[in-house]
Parts: sequence; C-alpha cells; structure tokens
Amino acid sequence: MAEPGATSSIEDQIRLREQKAQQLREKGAHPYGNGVVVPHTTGFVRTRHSSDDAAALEAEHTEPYGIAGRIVAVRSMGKATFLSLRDRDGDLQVFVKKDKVGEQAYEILKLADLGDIAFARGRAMRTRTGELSIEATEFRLLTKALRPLPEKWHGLTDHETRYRQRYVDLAANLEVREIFRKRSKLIAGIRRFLDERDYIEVETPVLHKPEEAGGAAARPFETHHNALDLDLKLRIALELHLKRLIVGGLERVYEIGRIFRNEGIDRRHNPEFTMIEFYQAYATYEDLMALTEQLVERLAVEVTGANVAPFQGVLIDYAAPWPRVSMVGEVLKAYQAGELDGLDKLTDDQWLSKTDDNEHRHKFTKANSTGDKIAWAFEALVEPMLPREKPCFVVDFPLEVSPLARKRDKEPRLVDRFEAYAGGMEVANAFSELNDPRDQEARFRAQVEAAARGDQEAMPYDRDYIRALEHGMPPTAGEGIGIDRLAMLFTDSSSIRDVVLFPLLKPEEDVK
RNA sequence: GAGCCGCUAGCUCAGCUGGUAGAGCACCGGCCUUUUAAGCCGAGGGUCGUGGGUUCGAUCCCCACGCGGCUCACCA
Repeated sequence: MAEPGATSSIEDQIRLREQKAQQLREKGAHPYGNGVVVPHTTGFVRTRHSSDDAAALEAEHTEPYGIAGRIVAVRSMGKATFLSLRDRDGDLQVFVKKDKVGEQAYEILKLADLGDIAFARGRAMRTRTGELSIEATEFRLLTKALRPLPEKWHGLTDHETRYRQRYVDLAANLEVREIFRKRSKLIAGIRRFLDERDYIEVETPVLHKPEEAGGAAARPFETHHNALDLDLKLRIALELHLKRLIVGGLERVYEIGRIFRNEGIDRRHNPEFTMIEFYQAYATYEDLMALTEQLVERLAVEVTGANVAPFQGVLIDYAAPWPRVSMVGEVLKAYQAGELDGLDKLTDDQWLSKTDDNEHRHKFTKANSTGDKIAWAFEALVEPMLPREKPCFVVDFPLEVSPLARKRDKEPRLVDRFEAYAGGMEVANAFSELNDPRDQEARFRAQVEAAARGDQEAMPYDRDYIRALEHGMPPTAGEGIGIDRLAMLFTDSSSIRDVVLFPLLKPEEDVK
C-alpha cells in the first residue's frame, strides 16, 4: 500500500483505508466483524479507579477490563502506542505495548486509523503522568472507518456540516452528546412527573383529515393516502384528539408527540417539533399554573442540577412562584383606559399612537377585533418588557385569540388562559377548556369566517369534535409545552437546531 | 419572504493595491516501549461554492445563482 506519490485527497484517503480493510481481512481480522462482547464502559473503569494511584493499581493488579469505542487519538512511539477510545461514557486511554499484546495484534494496530472502532482488554494502570489507562493484553479492530475524523483540536465547527452530518458532530464533539442526554432526561422527567399524578400516556393520529387539522393557528403540511385516495394533513397540534379522550373518561391524558407546521425556519422554529400536551378533568387553568411551576422547577433541577440556570447570558431562576402579567391589564395601563369598554372605543390611530415600529404598525392591519388589537398591543408594547431573570405567566387573554378556551364567567370577553414565557420565548400555553358545544360551534364558525377573509392559519370546523362535546366533556384544563424550547433553556442553546438531532435543511447539491 | 455576513486541502483557518495558493492537524514514507494538541526528518494532497462578466491575467473586482449563519417577519 501507500506507494510513494500517493495523494491525500479525500478520495485517496478513502481508497487507502479500503486497502487497509483488505489487509485486515488477509490477516484474519474482519474489518466489519460482529459479536464482540464488551463487558465494561470507560465510565465504569474511570469511576472504579478514580482515587487509585499508580502504586495502588500496580499492587492490586486489577481484573482485565474490556472496553470498545471509537479511536479518537493515537500517539505511537514505535513499539508502544497510546490511543484514546471513546464510548458512550467518554474517553479512556489504552496503552498498547508490542510485547504485551503480541506481534499479530500490534500489526493490526498499525492498520488502525483515527475514527476506527476498536476493542481493548487489559488491567487498569496509571502512566507516568498519572493518566488512568488500560494496559492492553488484547487489541482488536472492530470496524474500519473509511473517512477521516475532523481535526482533533477544533473539532467540527461548521454549522452546516454539524447539522447535516450529525453523526460526525456527535462523534467529534463530546458536548453535543450532553445536550441530547439532557433532552432525554427532560422528556423522561416529564413522563415521571405526570405518571406520578395518575396521567396516562396516549398516542393519537399524526395523519389528520382536513377537518381535524386544528388545535392551533398554523398552516399544515399536506399529504395523501393512496389506497383511500384521501387528502390528509400532518397534525399541527395534539389538542382536539386528546380532549376527545377526556370525553371518553380517561380524565388525565398526555401525549408527547411530533407536530408539523408549514411555516418559516429560524432560531426558534423547526418545521417538525415536539410538544407535550396534557389534559386534566376537573382542573382549572389556575391548577395548571401551579402544576407548571412545579414541573418546570423540578425539570430544571433534574436536567441542569439546579433551579437556577444560565440562558444566553441571563441567570433564570425557575423557583416557584412565577410572576404574573395581565395581558389586558398591561394594555389598559398603556392606553390609560379604565376598563375593556375603553379599549373598544379606541380608534385605530389611537391604538397605533404608542409605537413607531413599522413592522408592528403593519401587523396591526391584520387585527380585526378588539381582542386581536389587545393581543397586538401586548406583543408590541409589553412582551419586550417581560421579566428576564424569571419565567412568568401571561394571563387575561381576549376571547378572539383563544378559540378553544372557556369564557370567563365574570367577563365573557376574556378567557381563563395563560402562556408561560422564559428566556424571551413562549414555552407553554394552557387554558380552562371550552366544553360548551354550542359555544364551540360559534367559535369554529368565527374561524371559518376568518379563513374566508384569507386567514391561512384559521382552524377548520371539526364536526366530530362538536359531536364529542355534545356527549359531555367534564370541566377540564389543558396545556401544551414546547419540548424543544425547554431543551434550549436547559442546555443554554441559542438555536432550536442545536437541540434537534436532524434539523430540516435544504438538500445538499452533491453528497461527497 | 427581506437585509447583512460567510463559502479556500478531509478538518480549523491565513491569503496584501488583481500576478493562477499557504499553515496547523489529518493522510503517506522513515525513526521512536509512559505519550497526551507526543516528538523529529521527509513527501504528497486544491476544479479557491457554481456560472457568467471585466481584465493581458481573477481566490481577490462586478453580476446572477446555490448552500449556510445572524437579524427581522410568521409562529410554539
């Protein structure tokens, strides 16, 4: 191999590694073997011997440990070689001496490259510099990698490559694994929390018939079922099916599920993302505020280790209770109106008088009701002022922007709803559910009218959902929490792409 | 969808007022039995994102396109 004049373009490097794989075969070492038994992890060895010094390990002459992983560093001194093996727990150094592993194994080691998967067995020892290592009596190459690993010092930093080739990102950058381990803990923590409270986890359809694709203000993805010749949409929310289950008497249900919204992509938005929605019969939105505070504070502790965690330069204190901000109240204050009637009387010029921002002023044209205008004013004037160092609840939402929420008895222009904000993002949305079928019909009709006016995010009229409500849904409160957003908060990630393993990107021109 | 920025070796990056490209790591050959960004010696490796234009000459200037990042808009 390696005839003089060999080049090292990527094609040449791959060819060379293929040749090495062939040489391994000739030496009886299958470059893609199978069935190896790996009794230990690097973490196991590290934990067990973290406090043993060189002399202690020498005296103990530990049992032989067998570990496997990717070769992420090689330092060869001729007849002895140090390598670092990386498994799911981290890295551990292996010290391979020719006279300890034997001629044959050492020949195989010489055919190993950075990136290959290898197995080593041997006792634990410490080197002269004190690094815990496996002194190999056995070395096997398990999988030949044909492509080189990124550079060891800087790792892989190019965002595009990191997202497109997440396998390389994960293999090269240890901190990336930590993010996804935290995400996993987060989801497990939510399950545990709700399971403790007698909820059951359910799964509802992802493929929605056109009239079912509601539950949120968003444009859906469209698809088609061939055998039924049926147009379908991917769900934009879990809400309406979960509430059907409340009608059926399950009383406490949740679903952690992927939902799809056919909208723009940016730091906070991926077209597919994960929400948890949960619904609890005989609860109110007040109950859910208390539940949310408890849940999120506990998750912060479980995932980050404390109920105070940094996010983008701000320390966020998740400890309950969280401050509450009244949407209507803040807007009343901003316009010095004493009560809702005062806002009804405002002219468009008066509404617009508080902001010079052209974007916000433009958005105002889409507001068709006082409720829309209140939500608009809140977003324009109050949202930027929400507390940064604590999550908060926004309460007192107008009816018009809440088509599935129950009217407030004392003020039917408002609904019993809250949104939780943290780190400048909306992370939860919850309300006491509308269970009056006739009121829900009227709300759906308003949505259909909005759609007729050109609102592409309006919900369809879901007749079966009305039929379900006609059977009687107990008084219920429900909530949705964006898992990706929580994952961003708890991993201090500025982009949703950093907490989604395979974020959607435009296709590559050529895969090379 | 808009604005700004980026795209040079497998990776991380240099590249001057325009003169056809460099480093470190990786790779290849040689030496090396306690290294750890191992070391020492030597050798290769590039359609400079793509396509046009200007120019005697373009990685560099201009235009278009592609992909990505950031900001904004829509939203969770």
